[in-house]
Amino acid sequence: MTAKYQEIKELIIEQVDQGQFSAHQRLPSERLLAESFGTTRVTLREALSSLEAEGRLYREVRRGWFISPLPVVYDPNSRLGYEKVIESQNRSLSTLLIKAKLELANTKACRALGLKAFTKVIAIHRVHTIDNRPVVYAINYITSELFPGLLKRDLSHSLIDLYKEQYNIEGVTQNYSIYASNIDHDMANPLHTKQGTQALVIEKTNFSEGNCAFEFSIDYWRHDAIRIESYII
Amino acid sequence: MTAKYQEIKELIIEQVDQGQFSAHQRLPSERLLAESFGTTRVTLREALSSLEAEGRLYREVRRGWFISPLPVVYDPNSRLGYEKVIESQNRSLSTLLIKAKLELANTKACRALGLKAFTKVIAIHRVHTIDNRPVVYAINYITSELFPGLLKRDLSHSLIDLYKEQYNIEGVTQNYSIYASNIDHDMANPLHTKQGTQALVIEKTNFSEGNCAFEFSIDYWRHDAIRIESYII
DNA sequence: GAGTGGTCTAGACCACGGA
DNA sequence: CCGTGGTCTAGACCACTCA
Repeated sequence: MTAKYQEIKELIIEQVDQGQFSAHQRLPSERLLAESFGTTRVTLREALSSLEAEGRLYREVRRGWFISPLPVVYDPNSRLGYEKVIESQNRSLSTLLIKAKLELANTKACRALGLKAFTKVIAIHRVHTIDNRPVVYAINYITSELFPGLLKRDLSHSLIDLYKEQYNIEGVTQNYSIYASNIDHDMANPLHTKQGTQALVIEKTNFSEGNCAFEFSIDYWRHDAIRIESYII
Repeated sequence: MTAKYQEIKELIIEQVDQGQFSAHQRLPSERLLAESFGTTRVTLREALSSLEAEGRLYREVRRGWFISPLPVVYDPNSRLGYEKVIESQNRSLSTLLIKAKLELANTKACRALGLKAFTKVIAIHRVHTIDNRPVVYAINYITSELFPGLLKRDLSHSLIDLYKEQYNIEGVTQNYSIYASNIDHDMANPLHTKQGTQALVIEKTNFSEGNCAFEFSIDYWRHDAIRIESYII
């Protein structure tokens, strides 16, 4: 723990814990911080990156470093969509549609949905923003036959509600997979981050009654924004 | 994607995918790589760190950079211990006992186990090594009254088996929590890594029949070594 | 003891954000 | 337009690993 960047980390943590900074607040510029810690930007950034990896700080690309708020708690075993989960934790949510179109299912989607190669599926790309910070890049692959006209509907709200209310289809079981990965080029901009930022990925397959897979989703979360918790009964 | 370190990443990925390197194999030294890519160590390390964050490479502290093997797949909803899960995936496992003693339960353990403050619990720290690579630092907190003499037993094998065979106690339900964090000072050495390395943390509470919490565990996984998958029926 | 990775310095230029 | 973060250079010293 004698490394300089470790000492800087502790100093920053101390200041945050003392309440000098509050969630979502921007830190002083790198040059200022480096000077005040008596070091160079390279070493300062080593400390900041490490705090980012710990989920204590996050960065908005080219905008600066910010204090991470508490993560949203999510239970993959629950049948609730993010909308209800996030609202129940008194956080604000807005959803931005990136793109939605019919396309050839990729390997993963084919396998999850039990489709033959070259089958077309509805692909919806969206970004969810919590408390004014974009934190999830969500991709939904949906079997097209069951959902005629889906692409013409308002896709900026809960898809689960849409399936249920407009198509009378409700997920009754699901599989999921969780792993650590990172943000790729296409997702970086809408998440205000840069390629390579740590992400927690949640993949889910939704089955309707009759054990028919109708939706496969991949959600890329900024890793400090979510915590998985499940209470099995 | 014009950044130099991004190009280097792609070159390395290419070589790995072409089979130039196999799992657990060590890359050439940083100085050699930097020279062969026509750059400095700083930029080269930027590329390597990014590949580490993606789970494609891992490092052994002061020993070098290695190719990540496929992750172990783990289902937190299953009642199996790591031992059986890992063996079923044809990976070798060995367990090293770091320390085991009776100690005051910390806040987390108290809450999970429903204990009053200042209650003593059995705390067991172990490191699990998969295919000769240490990848999990596991801490188990166990209520002491139910397990007399536990500290004198062989703690280098499955605790679940021990509970069942020696104390006739079997977990029937559990809660769990999963989040991204990183490796702290004390865990760094036994994991052959350095403080700050990304980790995926799995916390679990085990309940016996009668809904009595008897074990709380926190497992710090090197993030590239595990993938959570669950199939709910 | 040679070579390694871990850390650090003191600069530099660029593209983008925000006023 | 100025200041920012993103990237990069060309060195350096140290503690450790391994032959």
